[in-house]
Amino acid sequence: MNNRTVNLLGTVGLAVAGRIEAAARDILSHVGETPAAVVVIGYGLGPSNDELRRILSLSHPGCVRLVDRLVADGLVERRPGRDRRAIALHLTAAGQQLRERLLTGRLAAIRPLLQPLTAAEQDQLGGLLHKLLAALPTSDTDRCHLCRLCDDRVCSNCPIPAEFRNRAA
Amino acid sequence: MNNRTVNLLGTVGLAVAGRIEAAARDILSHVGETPAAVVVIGYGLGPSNDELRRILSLSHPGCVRLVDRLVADGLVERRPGRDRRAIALHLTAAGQQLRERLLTGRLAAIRPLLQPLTAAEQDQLGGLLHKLLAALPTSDTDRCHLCRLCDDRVCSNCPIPAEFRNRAA
DNA sequence: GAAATTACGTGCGGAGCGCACTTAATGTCA
DNA sequence: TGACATTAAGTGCGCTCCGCACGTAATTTC
Repeated sequence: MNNRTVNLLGTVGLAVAGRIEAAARDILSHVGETPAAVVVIGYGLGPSNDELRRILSLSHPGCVRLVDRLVADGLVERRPGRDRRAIALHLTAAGQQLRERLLTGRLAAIRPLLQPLTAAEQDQLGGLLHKLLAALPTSDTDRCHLCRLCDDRVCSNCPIPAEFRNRAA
Repeated sequence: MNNRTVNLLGTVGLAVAGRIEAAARDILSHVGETPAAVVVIGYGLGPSNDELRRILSLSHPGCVRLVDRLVADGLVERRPGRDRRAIALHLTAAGQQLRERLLTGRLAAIRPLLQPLTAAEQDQLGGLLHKLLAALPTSDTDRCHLCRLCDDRVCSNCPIPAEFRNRAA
């Protein structure tokens, strides 16, 4: 394997992640897994705290505090869950609006990176990335983790079919 | 532009950055810009605190504390700089060993992602990433920031020629 | 019906970082 | 030459995000 290609992928990955984080900070003024939580809760399946923390790969207390912040911001509400222990997390109207802005902001932050490529090259890159991703995760939770910031509406033929999100359809 | 490709790039970027961070955490038990600081200082040019903070895109106090941590760990030493205000940062022997492990660990963390692609496809991807990166940053500091974790020994024909690192040669 | 499990939440502390500020050295200019 | 601005390092303080240890309530198991 060519280490140079490995290194280039690392550099691009760092650039992409940096732009995603900067975009989220501008919109939400929270970082870490907070924007991902908004996106995941926004699928509308009413995840419990525990389901959410597994997708975000956080500790349980960390996830509770994250939800506390979102509730304090008026973006999320805790509703009764499937039994009297569990809760069901749902976005408020403000949360759904913010989710829209997060998703479009993320795409807008990444898009300029592709600008130097021709349309054909972009398609080529898309094909390679698709193949790369399709071979990746194993469990449903892993897949959800990987796609925790994805805009699934623009991702036709998603290489990472996740049951959690499929249930939303 | 195809939003699907944009989204795929975002997903891969997140996966790559996550693996890089996990690898650094395993090796250094520090996160944030700390591993990048080790790599940058390791070019051996004796950067000042201020030069380092610009490359890492940190506040000045944040950078001072970061260096404090590295000094406390015995990885970095503060030497007299170009005048009696400035300092010159250098790695200790332990710091250089750790830098080696960081660089190889980063490549090892990213490499498996390319495994599903054939050799030809990997070359193709490398070419596209090269073109993408070549069009990117403007200032020398921006370039250094982008390449702050790069292993420049494996990056022949680097698309981001940075004066700072070139001075090391 | 007692014990294990599941699920949410809290007390506490640590890592990493920024803002406002201080101190020391150097440059600038009347 | 001397006053003032600039550059550079460091400190006090507080913030955000997160994990560990723990407590509590509901549910399952046997």
